[in-house]
Amino acid sequence: MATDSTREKILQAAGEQFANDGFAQATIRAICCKAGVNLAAANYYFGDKERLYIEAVKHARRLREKQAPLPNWTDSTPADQKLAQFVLTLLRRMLCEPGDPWQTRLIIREIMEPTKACEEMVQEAFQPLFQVLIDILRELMPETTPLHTLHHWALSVIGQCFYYRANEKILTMLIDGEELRQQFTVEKLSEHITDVILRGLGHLPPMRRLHPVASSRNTDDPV
Amino acid sequence: MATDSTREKILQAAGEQFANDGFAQATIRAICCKAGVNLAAANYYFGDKERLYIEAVKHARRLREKQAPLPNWTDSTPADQKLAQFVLTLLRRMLCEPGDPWQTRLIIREIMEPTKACEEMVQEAFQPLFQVLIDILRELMPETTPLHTLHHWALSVIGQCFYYRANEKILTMLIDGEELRQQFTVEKLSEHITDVILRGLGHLPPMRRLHPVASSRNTDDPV
DNA sequence: TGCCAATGTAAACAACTGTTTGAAACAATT
DNA sequence: AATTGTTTCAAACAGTTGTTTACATTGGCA
Repeated sequence: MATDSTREKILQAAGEQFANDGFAQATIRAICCKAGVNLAAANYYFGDKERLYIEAVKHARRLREKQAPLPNWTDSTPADQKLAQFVLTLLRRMLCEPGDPWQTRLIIREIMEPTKACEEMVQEAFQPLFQVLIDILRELMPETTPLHTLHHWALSVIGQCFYYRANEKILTMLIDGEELRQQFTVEKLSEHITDVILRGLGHLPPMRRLHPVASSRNTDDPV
Repeated sequence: MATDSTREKILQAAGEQFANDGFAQATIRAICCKAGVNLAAANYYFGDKERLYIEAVKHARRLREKQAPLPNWTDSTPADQKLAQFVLTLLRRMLCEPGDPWQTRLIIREIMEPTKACEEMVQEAFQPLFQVLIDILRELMPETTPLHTLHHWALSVIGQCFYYRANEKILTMLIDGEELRQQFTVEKLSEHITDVILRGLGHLPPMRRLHPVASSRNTDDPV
């Protein structure tokens, strides 16, 4: 349809604007101006600002999943390889490679400050993704591992991935710009995060030979 | 002074309101109403909305540091114990125990969407805290460890702590409420995070006996 | 061509916002 | 008691916002 053109233009502009300014501070005027359409067009196509926002979030999430999809694994794919690729994919989505940076920024905004758009996002995307991660970890841990321990480790994975994007601006204030560019690429970060988890689970040799044990913590049953 | 009373009331109300609604959506009218003072009082004491916001953020951060301080360590305190207490303190501050939940919510908002208030926060609080963590990790890792590797591990620590508060509402949608209450306490979370890091660094035995090595990743120099 | 529904436009509306104002109330000092 | 500086208050101001309206334009179809 010819209508798709302006609808799409609004959706794109709204995504960028909402991502940059948030729901409240992004104005329909600015969105329509950026989209190059009339002020009333947004309300004409989407009813009101809230529904426009919800559609923009959905749009961003679908783009993200399409642009950084999970690989197709076979039954024989080793679990540690699946973990590595899962982390890499998660980081790609977070850091928007490939893709426009506004997409993840909008999604993260919605994570931090959930609105009506959040519920759909969790059920359609996060819930299944979380389950995939749990299944991978189950392969890497003893069969008797309780569910909440799997959850703890899953959140350790996601937490580390999430952090680099969420605190982007803080990082640039804590760490030298040149180091950030060279050592905080998607590939290096995903390798580090995978290492932390696999080492912790005993699937890789520890970073250093086991300490002459200055350990003051009790080392009984880890679970 | 008698004036401190209304000033304090505004600061408290502003903190809660900004934490809940964000800078743009929180109105001076709502703040003054909650504080039980006249509308013009906020501008009288703080000049304008932005300066009020900055003061509220400062106020929240100072409260947080006072309510959940780092312990005093001696030269003989083992590094792994310092790490455990560091993580516990960070989580306490994140999850606002003890304290009003709005304090951290306001700080996290500022982290995610930095304004003028952020720079002061990073320099006064985050930068020194980050350095403490780096120093602890340096004790736990080989002397030759490059700086960027220390940074990676430091962010692994902070990232895991950060996640539980930042994605609070998402977690309640992914994990059963009863499990959250029982297994995601500050104590259990800090123990888990400390374990992940110490195991990864080889300061604790791995969770399971070293796998019959289905590992498909190359395991050469970790750094 | 002539009609009609769909789409685009400019202007106006009503509500809400941060901020200012000028006078009143208060407290302390002279 | 008079004066001074500070604090409180209700009202108004000026600007912005989401939304609506009434009117133009378009484009396909009989």
